[in-house]
Amino acid sequence: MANSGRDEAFAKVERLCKERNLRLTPVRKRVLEILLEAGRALGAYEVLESLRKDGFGHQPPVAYRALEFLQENGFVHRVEGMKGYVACTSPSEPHGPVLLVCDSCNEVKELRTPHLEEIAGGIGSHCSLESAAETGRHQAETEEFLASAHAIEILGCCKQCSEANELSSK
Amino acid sequence: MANSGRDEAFAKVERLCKERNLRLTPVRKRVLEILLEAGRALGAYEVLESLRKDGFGHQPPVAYRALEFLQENGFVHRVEGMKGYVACTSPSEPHGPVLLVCDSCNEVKELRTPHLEEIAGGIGSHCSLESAAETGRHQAETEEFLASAHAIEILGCCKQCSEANELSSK
DNA sequence: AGCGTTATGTTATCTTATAACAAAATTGAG
DNA sequence: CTCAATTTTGTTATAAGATAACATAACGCT
Repeated sequence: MANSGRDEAFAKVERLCKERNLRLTPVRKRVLEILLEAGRALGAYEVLESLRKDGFGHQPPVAYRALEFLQENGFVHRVEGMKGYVACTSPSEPHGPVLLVCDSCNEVKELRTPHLEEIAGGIGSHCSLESAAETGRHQAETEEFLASAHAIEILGCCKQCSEANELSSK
Repeated sequence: MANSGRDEAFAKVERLCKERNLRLTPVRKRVLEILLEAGRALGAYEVLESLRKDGFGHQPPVAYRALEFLQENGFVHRVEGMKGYVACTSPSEPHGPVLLVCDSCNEVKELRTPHLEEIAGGIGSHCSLESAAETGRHQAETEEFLASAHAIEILGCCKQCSEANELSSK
């Protein structure tokens, strides 16, 4: 397939917006397209620059507002470590992402729920953490924390870059 | 205890620096103290303001450089979601943190390794992820990613705030 | 058609972070 | 100890990211 699921993701967002009575306006739609087309994390000002070329407003709030809408609804994730924004590859419910960020090529890959559970165990939407007794002086206490969201970013090296590095250092 | 382990954490950092031949210079030392005293995440410019009062340079790079040093060595963590910096409560090796960030009082609590493993399963310093076969169209692929660091932030509500909210809404 | 609400456009400003270079302090070799 | 190399600090200037506030336009309902 030529576009790695872009069209599917886009169509799904359109469908979800209809279902939920969310207004996927032209700017919002275009911002999502821009991120899906890029296939990587973009800065807000990069998005803005594309918007400008398409004849939309070219002031920061235009981009930030659309990004905020898309984020709130789980269609886009913020990549904190890159100060960027990336389209969600499997939009459904609003959700905290688990992102694999490649140091070397900057590609961002989102892990989906099945992965999440496999890797992160109980970090779900709603976890109440209780620590086992610990040995340290100040550690014998119980953490109780009602989680509502999360941002998990794992930095490292993607397969392609690992292979490229092996070749070049051989 | 009056200071929640501040002094211990500070002493430990001093010891670790000696062991590793790291130069814990006056600015760096003071920045660590400032964060330990605050007991919460501070912005770089808040740190800078404190430095200024202590007679250190009052230009952003002074704070940013000290923070960078402390971060690189695992003594301070960045809280992405708050654009802030928090002292590590159990400094040892450089490590990616697992932070519980309270929406309501902004307190940040760091989970330590035993917790981490309990909660996050295999998210360690070096994990090679292999996905089980998945059902979705584009999912039947193997993720291979050599992780070198991570940033995990869990947003929610801490025990104190939960209790306070219950009381006030009763 | 008209009213209330939601979204967009625009100006201005704020906050966060870094580049670049000079001066001072520290380290290690001789 | 002294000097050169390195590292750290101080400073100026500016880049990059984000938001407040308000006017205008579009939408969606009755």
